[in-house]
Amino acid sequence: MTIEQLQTHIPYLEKELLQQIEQHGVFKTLPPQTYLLREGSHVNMLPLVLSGRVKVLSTTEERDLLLYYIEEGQSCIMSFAAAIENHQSRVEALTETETELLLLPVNQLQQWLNRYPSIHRFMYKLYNQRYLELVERVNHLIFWKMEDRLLKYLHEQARLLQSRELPLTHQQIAQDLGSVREVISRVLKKLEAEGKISQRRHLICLLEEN
Amino acid sequence: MTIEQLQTHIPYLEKELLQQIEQHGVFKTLPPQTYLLREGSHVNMLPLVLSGRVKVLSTTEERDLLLYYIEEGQSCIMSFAAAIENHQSRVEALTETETELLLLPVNQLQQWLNRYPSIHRFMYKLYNQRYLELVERVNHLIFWKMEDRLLKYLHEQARLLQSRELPLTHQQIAQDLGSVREVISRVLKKLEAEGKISQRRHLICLLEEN
DNA sequence: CCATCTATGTGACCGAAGTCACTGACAATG
DNA sequence: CATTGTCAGTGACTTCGGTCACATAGATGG
Repeated sequence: MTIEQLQTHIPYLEKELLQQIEQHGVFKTLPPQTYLLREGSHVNMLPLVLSGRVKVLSTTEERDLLLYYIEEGQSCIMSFAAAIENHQSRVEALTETETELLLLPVNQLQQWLNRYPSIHRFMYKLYNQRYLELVERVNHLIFWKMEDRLLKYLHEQARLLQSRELPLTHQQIAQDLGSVREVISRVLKKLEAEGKISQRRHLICLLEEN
Repeated sequence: MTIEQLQTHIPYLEKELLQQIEQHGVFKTLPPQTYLLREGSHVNMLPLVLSGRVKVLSTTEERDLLLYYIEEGQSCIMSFAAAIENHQSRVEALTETETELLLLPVNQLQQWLNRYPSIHRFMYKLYNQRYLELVERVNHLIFWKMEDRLLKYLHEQARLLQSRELPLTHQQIAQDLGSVREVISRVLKKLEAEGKISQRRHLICLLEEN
């Protein structure tokens, strides 16, 4: 079950590595809103998401900051970095949906890194994706207005949820965008007036493509 | 000459790899303000900075965006990504000072990646550093005022230049921070009034530690 | 059904930063 | 030295987004 899922998402993993993973990996299913990593904790398992979604936040002095979502077939670069550089976690990670995970023991991982090049391919790809996502975000923070950032956010949520009906509160959105509730309410009203969304308590519906 | 410098900065590289690098790497010295990579160009050499400094920009629709400086003993993650994923460059890179470079042929690099684990250690470390830098930047964009972002920028420049005297124009600073000249002028005046800096044409002096 | 809690709506206000228009200072060059 | 171009200073204005205060609506649970 688990290994087949993995192979689908990351087809280039060596057969032997897959066996190793099957042998040493720990399969786990977590309910929504469960922390799998807290700030400051030691990382001894690298998570690999088989199904579901994990949200990763950076906890700064100011406020929490959304970093990325770990989707099916992905892992967590911040956990990986903490693992191989052997420092504590700078981030927290929690499930957003029920999530099936494969947890890879870090000491095993260290050995695999020397034997199976495909892991590097996997991690580089992921690092690069995450980096480019952040670059885009910086770009939008500098050049875009809240209305556009919000719209983009909603469409991204729609992609993640595979639905145009988004069960979000204004407060949550504000946190993810680094803004405040009143502003999000105001801008959502504007989008509603423009016919781009409709909303009711706990739910926002996207009315337009893209 | 070149290899000794390299060993100083990255002591954990395998002896054999160093020999390979010496054999296949191309040593090059570039004057300031020279492009070593343009957007859209194909990457067939991975640059390694031995001395000097290279500025890397993302060229978006809106405006250019400062990504990072490649310093002594560092390489370029965006070039690396383009090389191993075999796509064109999404960024441009140009020297800020006279710069000594070691250019590693990408086809050789591919082989080295399978033989010498130390390269991975090097690249992961760099990727992680760049990622954390961007996270910090997002944080500051969201939570900090221009005055504080500007001060931080000036101190970073002081570190890079090894001097409190920064030969910068307001226009350059504005570009790096994603703002406009007038705003930077205004805020610099304020900092000057507060006794934190002094300035004259083409030069800003930091008057305080940190 | 009433009390409470959470989510949302909204108006008034404020401050930060971007825009525009113009001025003046300085440097370089013929 | 006169012209030109770059750099910096500045006031007036606008806009966006954050803050505050308060209202209302819907859900929830005893």
